[in-house]
Amino acid sequence: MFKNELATDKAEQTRRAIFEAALALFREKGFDATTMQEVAVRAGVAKGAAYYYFPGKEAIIQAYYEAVQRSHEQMCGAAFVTDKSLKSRLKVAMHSKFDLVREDRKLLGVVFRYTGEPENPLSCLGKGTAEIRERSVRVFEDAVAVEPLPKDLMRLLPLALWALQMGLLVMFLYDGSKEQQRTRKLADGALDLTLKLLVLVKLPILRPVRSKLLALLTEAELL
Amino acid sequence: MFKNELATDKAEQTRRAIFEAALALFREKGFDATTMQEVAVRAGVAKGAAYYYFPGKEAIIQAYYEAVQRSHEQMCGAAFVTDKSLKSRLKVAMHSKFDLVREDRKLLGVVFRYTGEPENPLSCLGKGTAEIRERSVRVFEDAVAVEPLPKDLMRLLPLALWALQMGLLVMFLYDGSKEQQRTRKLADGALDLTLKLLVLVKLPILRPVRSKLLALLTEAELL
DNA sequence: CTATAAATTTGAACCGGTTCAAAAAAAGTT
DNA sequence: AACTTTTTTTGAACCGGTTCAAATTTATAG
Repeated sequence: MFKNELATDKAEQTRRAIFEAALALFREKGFDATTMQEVAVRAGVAKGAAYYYFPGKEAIIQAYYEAVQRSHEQMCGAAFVTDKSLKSRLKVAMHSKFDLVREDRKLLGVVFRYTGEPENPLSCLGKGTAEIRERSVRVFEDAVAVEPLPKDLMRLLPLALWALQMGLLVMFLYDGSKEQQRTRKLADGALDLTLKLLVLVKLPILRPVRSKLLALLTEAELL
Repeated sequence: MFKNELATDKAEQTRRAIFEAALALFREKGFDATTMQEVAVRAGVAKGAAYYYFPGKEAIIQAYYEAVQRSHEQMCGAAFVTDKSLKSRLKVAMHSKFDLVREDRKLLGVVFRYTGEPENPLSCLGKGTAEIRERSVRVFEDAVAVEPLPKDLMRLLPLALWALQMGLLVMFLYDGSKEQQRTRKLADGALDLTLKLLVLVKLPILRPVRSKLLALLTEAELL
């Protein structure tokens, strides 16, 4: 993804200039309405230069999302040091991501553009994004780590929470309510419900359902 | 979406030629690798002609998906006449859609391309696709109609099943197992589990969870 | 059968993402 | 410093989706 290796100061500066120019323009006019020409001009480089640093226009969005993820990890990491309540940690994990992308709903949708195309390196579910996806899941692993749980649930829960977050992020993009209150409330409600289920799931009546579910997901290689 | 109105025989024939040429090429070489030029040539028309019938390249995929949906409705409609078992009806609804798109996994992914972009008329969650989405949900409404259920569940269940189908369709695209057995089994398992939950959900212990969930989704305007 | 209007078809031109060979700049070598 | 190699930058050219004004065909009216 990155041209991380062997980047001199100057090169890194150019990369930054292109990245920031692109981001600013994407925010102003939207992704599709922004041309690479404009990006280059604002960054003060030639049109082709951007392609030395990014494999394509969408790759800039990918880089943006990686930056968001990095911030998310830092925010959650910091919060988790002091906050030891499971519920509160989960809410921090969800809402801090919303906070980070709040102003960028126009951009963020592009992250999902190749969801249905497994071969595309930018597919948010594909091989090309495996690393960042693992990091996203890890945030929830860390969040849940305060709670003693059976091993199978320890594995299922973070993944389920990550999936919930992905779904809520899509809803966030569509949410026309003021400051996306609708999605925020749904997130809170979904987390409360999850915690309730976490208690219920220990009940004997639900024993077969639980083990069935786990077997199912394991067989489907989703776990 | 369609140029349904005022299509003469000949025009309809041209439209068909373009549609079929495009589909064949998409299947052979994939969506992105197929150029509109090639489509036009195979259809025996000028490049620009396609744009008289379809607003753009992706719109052809949209038309394809509408055809799939039409077939799906017919297949399910026919099956539901005789089949009155809820479980069996749900499996028909799921698997028949898989059957319909089995050979078209390369194309189908494009349907999801604008999932994250609410304004895009091709977004599979947006305004522009509301009608076809309603029809997709209606299939599950019909499937479930044999089961006497409280009104709130009658509303929730078909939507949940539609969402499940969307999720499974994405998985279907990624599924490298032979004939997508993995996804097929997960679908069966998920449906079995759903039916189990449908029984459990009447239990008093789950009363608060159930009403909480319904309230939540209603408030989020998802129901 | 004209004449007129509407629908269909064409192909050239536009636009913007992407490629690439060559130039320029920077780093490394002797 | 002079030369070589590598990194960075450039800009022209390519490619393919899309637009559109003009041409052609078809339908409708008189």
